Amino acid sequence: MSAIRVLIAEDQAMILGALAALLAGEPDLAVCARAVNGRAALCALAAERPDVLVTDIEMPEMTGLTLAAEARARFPATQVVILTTFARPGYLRRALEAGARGYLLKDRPAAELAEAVRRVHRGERVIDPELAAEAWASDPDPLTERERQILWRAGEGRSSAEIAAEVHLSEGTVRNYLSEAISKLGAANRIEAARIARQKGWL
Amino acid sequence: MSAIRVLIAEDQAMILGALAALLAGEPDLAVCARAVNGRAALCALAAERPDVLVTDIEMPEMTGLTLAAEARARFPATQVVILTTFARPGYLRRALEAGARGYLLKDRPAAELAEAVRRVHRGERVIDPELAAEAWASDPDPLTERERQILWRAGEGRSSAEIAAEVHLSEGTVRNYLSEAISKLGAANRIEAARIARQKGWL
DNA sequence: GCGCCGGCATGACAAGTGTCACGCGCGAGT
DNA sequence: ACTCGCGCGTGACACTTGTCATGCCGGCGC
Repeated sequence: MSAIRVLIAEDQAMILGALAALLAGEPDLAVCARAVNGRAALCALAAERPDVLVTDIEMPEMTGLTLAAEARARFPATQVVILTTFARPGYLRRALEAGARGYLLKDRPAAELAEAVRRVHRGERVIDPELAAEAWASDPDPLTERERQILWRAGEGRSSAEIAAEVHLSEGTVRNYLSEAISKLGAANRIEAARIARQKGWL
Repeated sequence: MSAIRVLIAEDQAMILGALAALLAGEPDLAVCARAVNGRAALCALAAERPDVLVTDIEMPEMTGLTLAAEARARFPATQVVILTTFARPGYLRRALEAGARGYLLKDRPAAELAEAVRRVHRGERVIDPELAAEAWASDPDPLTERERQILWRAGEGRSSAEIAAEVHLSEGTVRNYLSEAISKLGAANRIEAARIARQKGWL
């Protein structure tokens, strides 16, 4: 029985090295290549044809999501696991549409990475359970386009009057939209509302 | 010759595990404990008295910078290495003021971490060279400790009254500090002030 | 001792913010 | 034609925020 061959793509070199060291500790896994951006990862995919690709999302040159789609199209034998900081349902959805078989968060225990690689290689899907629940349960974005537009500006520190001028509304209306957004998000003020919306990926 | 004992603090569990695996590959280093936030790290410091503390900056409970200061004050035998994503001169300055002996970026090669630990343990300083150059050119942090403390909370969306209760000051005083911070940063309000300070690495 | 400065506080005022009730016009559904 | 919802606006009110002048007190230099 030969080891599962893994390619890791991650833009922070030290994290890349650390993840490689982590997987190197598993006897049934072998890190056959590393890449610090999406383009390098594609080259490595072509050269090595690994069993599993583990990739970050936010990388220069090419994001992990487009990399996943490319990998799916050109090297269907390679299964893709997304490994990211961001628990955003929007990212998960796009990852699955791109053909990724796994979606794992960087704040999960280290042991889950190796396990996810094994399970994906067996043909299973591995989705972070909390995120999966959240993705289906959470009502997708209670904000209207106007509210988003205005709340975003408020989060940057602009005053109601400035926002009103920017979006061509009256100041009172801007305050109404903000009030509405604040109550929808259960916040105490515009700042907290912006924080919550950002965190949920609605801004 | 016994191994250098290292404590790692990092809020993303998988990265924490990966870094530990990375250092575990070095025969002269031993990871004696791990912590996923500043408070846990302090406990581990007291219990283990490691030779070197490697810590992230942005963590829940207590940031790596305050952790570094605490470590310096209470466990001076432990040398501190900051390991972070952020190449912000303000962070570097505060890290050094807090008594850190090393400041390393996560996008440096993985091998530098072990090397930095060794050098810091020998009493040397290890500062990311690019960042060190930039740090001298940039303007210094204008904020006092109080202003930072209060502005940070304001940036989270808390009201003056809430902040006053948290830091045991009167509400008027909190407003005075915020006003001072706003004018120092050339901002129009607390939100913009927090944004500017964050971007410069002063929060 | 004295003056001086920094941290903290108070009070007052103007401006900005959050909420609510209400009104207008417009397109869609019946 | 009538109502309904929706996007937008107004005005009023209470509250929060930003600013400033002023003052207290403890530590420091001299």
